[in-house]
Amino acid sequence: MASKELQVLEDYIVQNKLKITKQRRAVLNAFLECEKHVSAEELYNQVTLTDPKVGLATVYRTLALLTQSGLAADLDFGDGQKRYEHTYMHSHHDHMICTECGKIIEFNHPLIEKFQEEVASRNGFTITSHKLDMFGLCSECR
Amino acid sequence: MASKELQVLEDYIVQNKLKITKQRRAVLNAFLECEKHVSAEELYNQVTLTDPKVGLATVYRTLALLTQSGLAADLDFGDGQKRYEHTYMHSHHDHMICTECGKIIEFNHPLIEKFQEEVASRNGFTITSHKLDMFGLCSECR
DNA sequence: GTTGCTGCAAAGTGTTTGCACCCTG
DNA sequence: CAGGGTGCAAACACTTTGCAGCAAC
Repeated sequence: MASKELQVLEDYIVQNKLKITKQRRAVLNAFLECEKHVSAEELYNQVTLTDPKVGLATVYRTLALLTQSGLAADLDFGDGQKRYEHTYMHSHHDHMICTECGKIIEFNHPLIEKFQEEVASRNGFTITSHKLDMFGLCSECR
Repeated sequence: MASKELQVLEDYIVQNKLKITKQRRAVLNAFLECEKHVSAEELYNQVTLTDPKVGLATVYRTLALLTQSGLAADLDFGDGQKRYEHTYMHSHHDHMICTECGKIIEFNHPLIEKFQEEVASRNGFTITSHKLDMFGLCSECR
């Protein structure tokens, strides 16, 4: 089955005169199967389950491609490695990160967004992206 | 002159049976003179202007000390290196980061904080810290 | 067949650590 | 004078890059 995401990636690839390869498909598929916030290493482990010969460098290179084509976005929760999340057909959200168990709760609050815009325009600032991370303890770790 | 910050650092050092050294004083002083969001490297360059023999490792180690004693906090603007900001006698604030010129505007919006608390408690989440970074263009770069 | 892609290993980047010597308390 | 602190260099963790062969168009 050709997912919508594969379509997006191939469109991007064709438009930029790049090439569609099975490694790129494999990384994309693994990414789509992965849970929300994967690191490059985790994705690499996932990919090599089905395609053992794919290299870590290719995973990094393909993640860059996914980011450029709008399918993924990189996050930094301050643990020393970038994490990637799905962005295609996913609306913006922020994160609560449990510092005990690592659980991540996603949320979105329209009023927070609204006040962000307000404070930005008051400073003549044009927002292109933002991120709000709240660190603490989830209900189970409290 | 013995700044309040020096007092805080020395208190922390004494309480933890550590030792006050001229390197630690030098790093603290350089940190206090620095603008808001310094990287370890920048601070190292600053320190070595007056104390050429201080090593980069000592700067890192002292920054850890400053963080533990509550004088500094580390930030991550996603540029691949940690930055440190003053926290002593500074209230919490968030950041607008101009992706063009690197300018950082600090702000605080009580209502944003309030809604953060609200959304957290609704999820049974206890916030210990949070950060909100907005990326975009400042008034001069627009 | 041209040009981009891959895997590998090597190089980079920012940060941490091991160690012998030094200095504070 | 004991035990932590320092500078140096090596080690680290994660990511990027150079290159020769390979595959897509």
